Amino acid sequence: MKRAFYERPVLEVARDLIGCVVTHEGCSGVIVETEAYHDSEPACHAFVGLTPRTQVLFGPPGRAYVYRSYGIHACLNAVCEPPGVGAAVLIRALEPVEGIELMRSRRGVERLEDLCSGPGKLTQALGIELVDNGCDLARGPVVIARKPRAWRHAPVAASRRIGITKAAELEWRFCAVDSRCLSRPALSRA
DNA sequence: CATGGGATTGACT
DNA sequence: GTCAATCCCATGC
Repeated sequence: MKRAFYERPVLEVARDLIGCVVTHEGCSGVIVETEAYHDSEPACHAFVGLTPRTQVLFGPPGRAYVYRSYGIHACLNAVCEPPGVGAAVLIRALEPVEGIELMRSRRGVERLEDLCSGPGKLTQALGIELVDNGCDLARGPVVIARKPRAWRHAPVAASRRIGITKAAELEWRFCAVDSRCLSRPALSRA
């Protein structure tokens, strides 16, 4: 997808990414859950300003921001908004499409719904690591492409973001409501 | 240079 | 429901 897609308000991009396809080295899946982060709110890594870690977040849109979570997992984000604004969309869950056997062996589980139903799970299933930080999502190695027709009008619900303590009241999480591959149900109670 | 805190997951009570 | 694993990096001395 072109840079202009990402050079927009991060909430719009987060909603529009539902249904798009992530591919890495032969494994792919449809995005069914996202969260938006923006440097104006304290849950965003870019809230602290420009540092070596947040450099990619403040750079050109359409790049991957990959960070290590809890020392164990890698999490994949798409950088949004114009350069100078620190904003990104966290990819939280996929419905597996290609490379499913490789995903099973990487994950060590069988069920389709367990392969990519969480931000740490999907990076493990697709083999995405910290070396992919900063890569161009239009060129790879991690690529995000347009929605298949079947996903053009999939219903999307907004709810509160998961696993954060700051700015927890914002409903900046977006889910494909009919998907069975979400990290948690589409409607978290509030 | 030492410290502390996670945008998580899986195992266990 | 609780909890530990494990590492990057921001912060403070």
